[in-house]
Amino acid sequence: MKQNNSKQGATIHDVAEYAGVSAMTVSRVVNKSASVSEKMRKKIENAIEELNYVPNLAARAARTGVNKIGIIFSNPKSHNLGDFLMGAFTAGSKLGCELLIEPLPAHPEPLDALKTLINKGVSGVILPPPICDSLEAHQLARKHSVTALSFASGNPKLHSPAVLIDDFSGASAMTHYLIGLGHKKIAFVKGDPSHSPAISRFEGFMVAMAEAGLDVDDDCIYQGDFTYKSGLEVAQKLFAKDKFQRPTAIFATNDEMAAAIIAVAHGMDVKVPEEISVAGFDDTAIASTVWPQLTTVHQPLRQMAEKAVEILDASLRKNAQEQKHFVAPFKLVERESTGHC
Amino acid sequence: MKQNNSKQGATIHDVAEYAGVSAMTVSRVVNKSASVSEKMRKKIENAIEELNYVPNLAARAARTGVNKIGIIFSNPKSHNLGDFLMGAFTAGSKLGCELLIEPLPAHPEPLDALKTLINKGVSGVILPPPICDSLEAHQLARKHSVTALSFASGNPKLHSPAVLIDDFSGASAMTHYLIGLGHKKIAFVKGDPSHSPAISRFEGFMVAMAEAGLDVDDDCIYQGDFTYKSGLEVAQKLFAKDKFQRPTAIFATNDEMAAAIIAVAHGMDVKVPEEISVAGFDDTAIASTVWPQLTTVHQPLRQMAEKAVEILDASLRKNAQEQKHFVAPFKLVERESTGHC
DNA sequence: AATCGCTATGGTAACGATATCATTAATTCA
DNA sequence: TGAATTAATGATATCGTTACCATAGCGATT
Repeated sequence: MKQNNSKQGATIHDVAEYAGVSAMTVSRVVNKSASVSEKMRKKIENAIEELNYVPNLAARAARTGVNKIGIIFSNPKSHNLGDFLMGAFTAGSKLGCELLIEPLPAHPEPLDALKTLINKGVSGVILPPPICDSLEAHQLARKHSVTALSFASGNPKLHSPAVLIDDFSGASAMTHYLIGLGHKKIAFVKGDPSHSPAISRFEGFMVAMAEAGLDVDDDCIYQGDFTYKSGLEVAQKLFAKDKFQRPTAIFATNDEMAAAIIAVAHGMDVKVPEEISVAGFDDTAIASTVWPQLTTVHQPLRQMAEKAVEILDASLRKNAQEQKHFVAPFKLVERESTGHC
Repeated sequence: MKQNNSKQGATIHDVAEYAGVSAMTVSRVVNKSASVSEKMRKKIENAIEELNYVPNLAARAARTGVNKIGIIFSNPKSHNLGDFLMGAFTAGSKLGCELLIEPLPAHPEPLDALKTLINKGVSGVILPPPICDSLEAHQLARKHSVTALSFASGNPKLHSPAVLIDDFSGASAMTHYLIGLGHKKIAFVKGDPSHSPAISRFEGFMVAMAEAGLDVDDDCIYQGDFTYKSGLEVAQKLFAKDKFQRPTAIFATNDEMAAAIIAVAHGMDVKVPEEISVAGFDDTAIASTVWPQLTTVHQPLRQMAEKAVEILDASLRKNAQEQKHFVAPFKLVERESTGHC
């Protein structure tokens, strides 16, 4: 089977000829844009298959114009930006839409990033936390007829599209996993309270503990803010405690804080996971960088970004019947930072 | 000044009319593709400016076909993939070329990644270390008339395009910086010897030390392999030494190893930077994640990736006179992990 | 039976750019 | 001087799609 080289393969006309119809009808089948009889559709779909036809996106774009989709991202130094961009651009080039990227920190006001994108003429935007939870952002978008998609929000708006994981269940699964390893006294490091997923993750933890009939002491709940440094501070407090009073496991709301905890443990000669198990959340690059590598909840950022672009593109082409909410499956990734009690 | 909305702004015909010439002449000016008189050129450039004309890439692509550029990247978990992709895609969408990404680890044989890309019909590829130093890779590319660009290689081929920083000078600058802080006994952590930049960085260090008339003890040179874990092992050996025998600064060939050293120091209650200064190289996300944040040599990955795509695109459009080697400026970034002796 | 309103299809033009060939003017060569 | 070459420009066709309008067929309504 030959790959399609830079030389274009079959065109819509080839398909039309092969199926004995006009190019327009093929176009209608490809774009599901108008009524085509069942018989024709089958014949054409067969021809497409047979000739291995792939629409030429450049030509389509020349005729219909390109969908511009804006992406706001909060942290250019983020450890998972790579994954996210891979997904977004994969979908973008598959669908032939233009992606505009706007870093949040480049703007004095968070909403300015959105305004910039709107001025550049986007017809859809992807909003990550925390801006995805801002009512003003959604209002602003709507005012300019820009479709806003909440990405990885903890409480997505029902009326607008969203791509996310079930943070609650992810945290709950991790908690049950730790309990399954025999841990009873489990500490939790909360994340930045302005990030909605942080809240859901905390709730997942609390509910899972309750389900298992385990108490959660107040002094086992630490407040972090998602940064490595805050993880460092939590760890120092934690390990200052007497060895026998310490929790045997700690679950942090993200990987950076978990990594910091491991770093401190390492230095204080507290063995991970022998003396304390450490779990994170997100499965960013740092989770497999540190040693021992982090047990964490994998968020399939690549697929999520792909899906987000697909949903926006579809809704902009007003195949409006498309599913608007997509909940990606999380996955518990067991590495070396957790073990039996 | 109105931004160009999704509605296309001026077209080549508008420019032509405004300048009183034919569209073809405008096209020639835009593409520098054939001789145009100086007078015309000025008039047209003025019109372009005036009407704020931007070529419609989709339309161009429809006529001329798209340049496919392949990107091989070695580590999908890399902390700087995000920056790299941002740059590559920025340039890609500016120039209207299609980017195909191929992760190296997905293939049993390193060359398979290249073969896959060639089969997909790319006309240019970006090769990072270590594959950029493989003669076979370059031969394979050439055999299929694919232009191969060495990205961030330590010793780029003269006859083929390359984008890189001056690793030698970067390491040398950092070494001088440490010396300037009063350090005399400086340790060095080498990187994976199969990565050519690692070699250049080591040489930069050695030469700078020699220039300053400082000795480098054999036991101050450690062998790492770019991983966090190898940094951990080096640090353990290092800090096992008596406090007064220890070096007062350590310079690691990349940020991950430097971050590991800080982590160990933190745990062993060795204050960074008071008792030991730690420096890294690359300025990846991890450098500003850890605490104290790493002093490091910034490699402008985003611009480098942009430039790489631009060079390939230009050479594929056979404006072959273009500059083929681009040495990006590094920058010494002073953060909190280094201080006076 | 004439009219209407669908559905299913095709014909044609156009999207905005460039390849190619044709044309004119300017220059060089024998 | 006349022919040949080169440089500068324009006219036209075309890339692969889709928008738009036209048309044919057919059942339902009056």
